[in-house]
Amino acid sequence: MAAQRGEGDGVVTSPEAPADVRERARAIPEAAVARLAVYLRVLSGMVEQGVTTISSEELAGAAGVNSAKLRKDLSYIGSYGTRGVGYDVEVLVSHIERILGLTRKHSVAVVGIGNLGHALANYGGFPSRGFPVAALFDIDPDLTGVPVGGIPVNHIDDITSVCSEREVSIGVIATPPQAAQAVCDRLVSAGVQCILNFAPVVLQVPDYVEVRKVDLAVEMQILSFHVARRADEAASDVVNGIGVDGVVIRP
Amino acid sequence: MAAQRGEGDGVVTSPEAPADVRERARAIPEAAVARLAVYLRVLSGMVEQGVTTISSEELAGAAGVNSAKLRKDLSYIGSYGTRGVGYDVEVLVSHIERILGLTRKHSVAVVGIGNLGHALANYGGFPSRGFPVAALFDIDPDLTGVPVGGIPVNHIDDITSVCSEREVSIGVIATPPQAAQAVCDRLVSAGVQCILNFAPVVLQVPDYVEVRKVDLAVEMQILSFHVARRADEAASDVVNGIGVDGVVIRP
DNA sequence: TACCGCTTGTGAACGCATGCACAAAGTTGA
DNA sequence: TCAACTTTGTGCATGCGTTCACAAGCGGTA
Repeated sequence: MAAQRGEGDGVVTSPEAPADVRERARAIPEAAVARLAVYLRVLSGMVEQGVTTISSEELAGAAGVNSAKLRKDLSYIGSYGTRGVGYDVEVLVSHIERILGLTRKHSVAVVGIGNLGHALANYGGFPSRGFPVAALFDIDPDLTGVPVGGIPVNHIDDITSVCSEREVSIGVIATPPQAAQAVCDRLVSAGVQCILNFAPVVLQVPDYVEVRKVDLAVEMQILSFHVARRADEAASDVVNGIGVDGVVIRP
Repeated sequence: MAAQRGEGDGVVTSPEAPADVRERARAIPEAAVARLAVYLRVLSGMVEQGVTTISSEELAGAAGVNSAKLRKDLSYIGSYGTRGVGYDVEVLVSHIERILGLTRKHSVAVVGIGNLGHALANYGGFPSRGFPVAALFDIDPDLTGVPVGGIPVNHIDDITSVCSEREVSIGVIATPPQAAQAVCDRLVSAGVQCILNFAPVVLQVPDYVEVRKVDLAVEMQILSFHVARRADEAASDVVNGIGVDGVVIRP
């Protein structure tokens, strides 16, 4: 069993190193993959605005990163820029889409049709970006057959058959924490290899399954930490003779 | 203007280094802070189960991390373990809560009462963990006054007065992307210094504001990348004489 | 064609986070 | 009291990611 990949982890590089497609893909750091997705969104906006060419400086600004980092990220997927000019927006879009595997549709199953599950099922951002919601599951028999966001809810017991039949490649867990591990196990045995987990639980999965987690409580607590740190700073700054607005009180 | 802190970024260390509380707090890597929140949740579960003492090995297992990393993370907040025994669960809980600033309540305002906003307003996990939802905002006048999750929705134009009056310390943006930057600007001018952004936009904020982003599209695309990588691997493995299940076909 | 200015792509250095391995320290049992 | 065992806390090495800085390359211009 392997714990899921958390934030900031790098891609695990294999010991052997054959120079082929696999290595090209493996060589991209996880952090860079996340940023590529951001670049892609910015670039899509550019296309709509009719922009045909963009420099690393501009794109970096719009994506909120350093331009050197941007260029390095793009270099992981090959050299598609023109020196002295910049990048062709459409070319870049198609290359990033290819690398991120967006040339293929990835069917999504949402498990747990509570508040969050409802929101996810109705979320228009998924289908429009190549992630059609293909199935919904809940343990409540009263929900079975009820359409949510246009898709009828299935009972969780049918997860294996429905998932393999509809070729679900990504499972989204939006259940209460107690149920999450069991749901995860079922998804895995249904052949789902990628899981997005909203439940505040550390899922145990086999090595070959990729888990990403979105943990609202953790996010809030990180922000809370920064609030506290800021309060500490302000307090010690005042003690040290610096006012709360950064003005030195006793120089 | 500073771009928001993305995943995996470290804490920015200040040039000067006075040995006081501030440095203690600053010295904790961002990644460690995120893990502390996870440890805290696991420990809370332990408390409910009546566990009084836990070793780094056990806690690390439950949190899905390496035990050395766990001990290092805990060492950032001080040495509260007993060699040969482990950690006192309750002591650890209270110390982590103190470091994360959870001894104080942090009022939350949710802006954008669509599907996601509804889900967030009704999400029980917030209040129970010290993050009471103190205000809801939307631009739709028809929603104004309508209670969602027990709290009446305010019009977005009242954001400044309501936020300062109710001492909101964390703003949650759950609006469509087009509105996000404007909402963010209003939150900032209302004095909110921590923002959790669900809109798929890179927010521009002053340096002193802390932004965390939760981007479902990016998460999905990262998973998509792994699906694609896996497909590539399988393909090249078959070419290289390794079957899809890892069995060597032509040794 | 030759030059000039601009932008990419990348080698190299730096810094942070991770994981190992062990000394220090505390507990248990005789 | 002492020895054996357990577990923490941490110095150190390793590896990854970020950033700098600059050579290479391309388009425009005379």
